[in-house]
Amino acid sequence: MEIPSVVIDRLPLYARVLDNLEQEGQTVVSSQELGIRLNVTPAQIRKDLSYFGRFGKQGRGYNVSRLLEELRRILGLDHQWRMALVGVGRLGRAILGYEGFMPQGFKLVAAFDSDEATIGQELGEIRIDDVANLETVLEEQPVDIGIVAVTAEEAQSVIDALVGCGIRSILNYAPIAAHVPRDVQLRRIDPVLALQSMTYYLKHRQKSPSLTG
Amino acid sequence: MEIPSVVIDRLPLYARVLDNLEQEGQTVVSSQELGIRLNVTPAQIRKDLSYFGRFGKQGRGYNVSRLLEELRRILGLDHQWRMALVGVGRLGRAILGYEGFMPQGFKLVAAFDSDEATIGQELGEIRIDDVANLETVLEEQPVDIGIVAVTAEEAQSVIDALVGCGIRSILNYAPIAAHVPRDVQLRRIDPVLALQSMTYYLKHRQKSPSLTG
DNA sequence: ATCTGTGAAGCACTTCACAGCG
DNA sequence: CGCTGTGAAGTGCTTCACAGAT
Repeated sequence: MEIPSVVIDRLPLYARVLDNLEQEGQTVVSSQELGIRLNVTPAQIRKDLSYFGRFGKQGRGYNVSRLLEELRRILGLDHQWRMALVGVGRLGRAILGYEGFMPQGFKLVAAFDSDEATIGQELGEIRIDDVANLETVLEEQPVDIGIVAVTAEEAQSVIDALVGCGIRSILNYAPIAAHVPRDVQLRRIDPVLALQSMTYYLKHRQKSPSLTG
Repeated sequence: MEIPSVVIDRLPLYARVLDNLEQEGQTVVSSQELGIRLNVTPAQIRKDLSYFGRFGKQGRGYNVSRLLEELRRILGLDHQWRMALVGVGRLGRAILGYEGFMPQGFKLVAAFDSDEATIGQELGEIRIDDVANLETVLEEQPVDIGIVAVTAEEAQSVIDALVGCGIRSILNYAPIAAHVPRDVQLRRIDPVLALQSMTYYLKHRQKSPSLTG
């Protein structure tokens, strides 16, 4: 069965709240309570989870630790994933520097830049390589996920290079609509688009769609 | 007529490509060509634009400058919008430091932090205020948009304070599902969720299983 | 000949509502 | 009872397909 991608996108959200609940010492939770915490309807949570199995107990709810573990397994968060950063300028350093960014299970194993002065610098335990050597370096040291933090102009060719290396998941911070093959996951982080669509509602005073932040 | 929020979300994307086209000197564009550049179907582009008027010429396409101007007007990008940043730690500085972030028409006019050492520092032409004074400062100097770059723990109370000041658009970088009234726009920038959902596809569509973990 | 604008059809996601179990 | 799991109904977005304009 093909699971809707919107469902997959919500699973990390559920996992995060379950993590919070576990740390608060709560052992059982209902879809209603999860829904309140996440601004999601209880029916949607139950439906989403039902794609993967029957994790709840009727009359009681879900065991927090059990459900969290299941979600981590489903999402592959019980693996270690290797990432490469391309573009170690201001933006790239900011992404890494923000300590909350690198979650459990994700590890940076390579970094690339095109700037002479940047190449050769150390980034934690990693040496910054010339982006021209991207293919050869990633052949030796394969990665699962590429993070693109170069300029809009360079982004598409960097993404092409990553795809050429067999990478099938890319997180793109460059403000372009990049092209990738169907089997490659591409997510865009683009705060400017968010700002520019919010102004519509500021101008038009329209009722907002129900959103969760 | 109530315009679907997914449509509003795509308009800045269209505007960006039209901006590129204008700079390339192209004067006319078809929905087909826009669609190719954006990975969107031509029908969707035409449908989206039809919510707002009839901007094209049959047999020719759209005038690039004209359509760009219309979209800017619709989105309110012909206004000047004032923003406040709450949280001037690593993340907050990174957001501002990345020069591509602050687009035309958006201006930072206030910044807040809770850290003694940070309060009083200059940020461009702005003095960083104590977040405890948020209400009073924003009463004197009202803003349209709030940018939240504080920790997960502080985020909800900061968002409540912003909402209390009458702010109706918030860009939230903290990894929480915040609660706001229906008439407040809240957008979340959460790269970790993006990473954690991509791993699902890595795990489930991978040809050879990952050896790590 | 080409490309827009748009009702209608199609598709996908969400919500309902209730059987069933603890 | 309370709460899950789930077919069915409902809703909303996307795509089709073609009349109409240049």
